Amino acid sequence: VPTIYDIANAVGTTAATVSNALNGKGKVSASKRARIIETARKMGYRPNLLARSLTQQRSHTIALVVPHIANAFYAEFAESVEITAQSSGIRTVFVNTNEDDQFCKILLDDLIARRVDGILLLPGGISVETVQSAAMTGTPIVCCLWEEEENVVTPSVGIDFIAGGRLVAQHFLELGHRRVGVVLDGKPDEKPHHHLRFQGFLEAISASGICIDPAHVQFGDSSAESGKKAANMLLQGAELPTAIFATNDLMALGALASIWESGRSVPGDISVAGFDDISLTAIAHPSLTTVRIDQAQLVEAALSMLFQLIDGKQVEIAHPPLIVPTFIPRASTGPYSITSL
Amino acid sequence: VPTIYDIANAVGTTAATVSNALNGKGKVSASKRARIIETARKMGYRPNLLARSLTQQRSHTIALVVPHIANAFYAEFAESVEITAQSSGIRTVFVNTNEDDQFCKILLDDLIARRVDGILLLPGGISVETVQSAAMTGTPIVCCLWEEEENVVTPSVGIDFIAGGRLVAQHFLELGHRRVGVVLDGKPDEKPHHHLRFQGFLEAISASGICIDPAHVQFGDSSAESGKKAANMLLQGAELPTAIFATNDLMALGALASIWESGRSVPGDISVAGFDDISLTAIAHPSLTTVRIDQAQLVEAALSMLFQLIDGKQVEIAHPPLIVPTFIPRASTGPYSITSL
DNA sequence: CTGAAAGCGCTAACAA
DNA sequence: TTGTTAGCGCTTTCAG
Repeated sequence: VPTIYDIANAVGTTAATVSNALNGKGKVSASKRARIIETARKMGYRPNLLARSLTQQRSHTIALVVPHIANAFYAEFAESVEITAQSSGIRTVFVNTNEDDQFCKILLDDLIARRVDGILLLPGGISVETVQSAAMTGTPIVCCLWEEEENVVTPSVGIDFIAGGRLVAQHFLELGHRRVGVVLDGKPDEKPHHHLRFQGFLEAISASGICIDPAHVQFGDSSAESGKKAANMLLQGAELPTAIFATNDLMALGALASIWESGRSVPGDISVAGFDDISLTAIAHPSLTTVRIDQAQLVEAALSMLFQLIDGKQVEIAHPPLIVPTFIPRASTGPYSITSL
Repeated sequence: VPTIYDIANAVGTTAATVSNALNGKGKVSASKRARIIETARKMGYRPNLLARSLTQQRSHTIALVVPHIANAFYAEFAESVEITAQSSGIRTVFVNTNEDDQFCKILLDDLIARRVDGILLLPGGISVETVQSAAMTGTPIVCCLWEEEENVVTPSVGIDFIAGGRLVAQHFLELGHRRVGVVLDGKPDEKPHHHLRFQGFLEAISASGICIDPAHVQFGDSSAESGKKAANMLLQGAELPTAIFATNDLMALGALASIWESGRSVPGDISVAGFDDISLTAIAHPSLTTVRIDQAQLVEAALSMLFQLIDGKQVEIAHPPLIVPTFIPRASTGPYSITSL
């Protein structure tokens, strides 16, 4: 692989001039520049970004860390980040933690060692210590969509999950449902991952004097499959819920499948609502009522925050901006009907 | 950010020794090593991988290039690559081309400029020239799952798509279907992206003397949404197909939704089969008959080929290994019944 | 306008 | 065992 020195030799000049010519910096006579560019092309020259980044102390690359790229929500988020960053001339690399805190630590260390300019960190099995130790290196980190308030160790941006949960509850209540079930990302006896969505939902439901049967809260891991399993559990009992809130769309899709397979209908027998508004809702039958997270707006906010940090500006940590989600009523929810089992 | 020089100063030694101590190379007295490691920790030392990669001429990183990370198939593939590579001590970064050849070219140049050790390239809107110009730099590139035979410019590994398509056709024929439809990734009047799957299917169907009504071939772009639209078209005509082959699972899921919405049932009225066996088939109702691509095996083969190239070994280009897909009959296909519309 | 020189942080011989 | 030296490929002053 030829270097600028090789080009310099070929043209009969020096590396500095080649560098200037190739980057359009400094003053290089038009004729010399032309010759340099031409021979660079002819020799198949490829700049070495490692070297450039080393001197410039800037890699023009950010990393997006997600727990599970196979989850449609994160994948869509990733595409959105890629596109937005690209338009600012920044490259994006995606890495996947598999929800493994150990691995995430290694990954973050690695990204920092590679001197990415900044990191966008989505939650999922990452401990606060891991984030903290990464943040201490001075590499700009923005946490996005964290649902645990301990996230305040770095600048962050999120959405108002509580409001989102509340919107679903209000919708259910307006439709006359009184026996509601939840498919929740989390584990029994632990703080659920989606605890804010749940909290908002629960508060609004409770406020109207309704209790949720503990058996009507089943747990999943945000995957469609887990949602289906959880919904299966929900359909076991004697008194079935007449409306189910799944804390993300993927689980809601699983719940739909489960309900259809049990021979019941949606929303005739049971209403279902999700959260996120991923594009896969396109294949839901019936179309899925959900809470929409405005990805574009979110990504925009997160990246502009990250870029600010990269530019050395301070960003307020204490009160992260919260984007307000919007409720999207569709066909999977309907009024409580007496025929519901 | 401290460097090994800072550590060397603090400990009262030299950079080389610090490097040796930190990397467990060379001979460093136990006591000195301990002191070095300790102060490195205390000073919050982070190695600079840019510098290391620059000297070593090796970044220990490979890149996976996919057209559309939001497509579940690619996302699952990506996770699989990440895990497999990780177990060999190799970092993986994902990048997304958005099926844009121009952008892909930029991306490949960038990865090469960053001196990734190798590139795994999945097809999708990438021109042969782009691949070729990237391959000429000498950066090891393995193409995986290309369905266009012009791909022979680099070593590659794929699956036997033709056999896969044939399996679906045979299944349909055994079930007695004679009016079959296809939801195909591609555009009218162009060679379809999934043309091998289609070819295998078509050959087997034709061999039994059956013709496919041109109106019974509709096009999509591999997304669930497009599958739904295409299926909608298929349901317009007077004579409906009694079985539909969607050339990937996502489109098959879309087709399912479309059929249910039209008030018909699967497989009672219409059978549906997909291709890939992505995990989202878990939410299909009924469970989706499909052709399984053994991701683990495929990724294994692709990576071992890539690693070989990285180690400087030659790899045969002419006859890429073809992994044989397996047919997975499930509940979305059933015998032709007279009641079918 | 052009070139010489220094340096980014680290590693890899080779001497001491 | 330790230190010296010389790069890796590129950018960036700063003289000429």
